[in-house]
Amino acid sequence: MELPAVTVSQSPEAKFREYLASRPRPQRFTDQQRDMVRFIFSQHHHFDAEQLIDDMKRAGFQVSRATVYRTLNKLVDAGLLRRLELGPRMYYEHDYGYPQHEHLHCEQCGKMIEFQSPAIEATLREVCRQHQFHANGHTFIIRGTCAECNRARMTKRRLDLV
Amino acid sequence: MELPAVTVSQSPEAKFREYLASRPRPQRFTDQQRDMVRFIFSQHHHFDAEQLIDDMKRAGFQVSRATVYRTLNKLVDAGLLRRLELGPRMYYEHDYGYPQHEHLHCEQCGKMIEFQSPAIEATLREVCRQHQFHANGHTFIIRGTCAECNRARMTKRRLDLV
DNA sequence: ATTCTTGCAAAGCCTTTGCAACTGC
DNA sequence: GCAGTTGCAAAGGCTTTGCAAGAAT
Repeated sequence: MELPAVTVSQSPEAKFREYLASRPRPQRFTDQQRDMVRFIFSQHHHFDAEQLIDDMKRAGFQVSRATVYRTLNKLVDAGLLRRLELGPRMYYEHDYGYPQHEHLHCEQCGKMIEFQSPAIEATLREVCRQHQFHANGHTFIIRGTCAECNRARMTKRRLDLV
Repeated sequence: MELPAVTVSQSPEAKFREYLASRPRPQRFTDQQRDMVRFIFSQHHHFDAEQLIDDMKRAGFQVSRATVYRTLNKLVDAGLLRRLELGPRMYYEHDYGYPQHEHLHCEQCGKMIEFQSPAIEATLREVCRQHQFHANGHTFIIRGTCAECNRARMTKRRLDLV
């Protein structure tokens, strides 16, 4: 369930370097950080820290848990990744080069379905205006069961009756 | 920022007893649970487990952390409380006798502002229909700075310039 | 050279859980 | 009296952090 990408002028890598350079005290761009940025933006996934570590190790990169956590925080801060609070752990998704959207989250299979909604964005602006609230961001997650899992359940229920 | 309550026929306590009695194996209604239900529904707050423990102890009730966590889970299950994922911990709010609503969360002062939006509910239904998704619940939280904190910041900024 | 990053293991934080004593029904 | 609840402390799961060694500018 992937939305069309947004055209951006810089590569994620370049954007991250820019962010690092612009810090009060310039920060360094290391090989491991470069590998992470490239790996993360070479696919479009919702992932958590542990998955990323496993996937990168499987792909032959050497990464340490601590550095992954530290770099993920920087990537969020740099505006490359967006954080999703989902149950006990954090999930991450592309922010840079990807449109604003909301989520349907299937509690059976874990699938994330993305959707865009001008109506929600309009409501958001209106509510903020009414309350003189300055929004930094928002989360809209609908929890439930996706079409596939629903079908599976139906089938199972039918079988149970036999 | 409190919305008008919804009229309900049972007290939260009665509703909880009913839930406990209707379990596959009936569960018991203890003094500590009764104190918790009464305490929680005697005020309208967004609270977390730790706050509840502190507040109840201060009010002279004897409660243990483990039991509070266990009872909060039951109350959510019973439909009395709704859970809000906000950063690293869980927050709770009234569900029973309280209308469906969304939240503005001030990151400066922690205040929760509640609002209702028919537009959002309509969008939710429409999106679910399109994706044949069966919704169990949703979370819509707008993060940012509330009017008060905004004013405070403005003032501070003005002072900084002097 | 200096300052930042890394990696390990340890600590932190919130929540759950094993178990023995206890209690509601 | 049986089955469920309590309370303690310990364990669990995820994330952060102190520190010494290493690397970037």
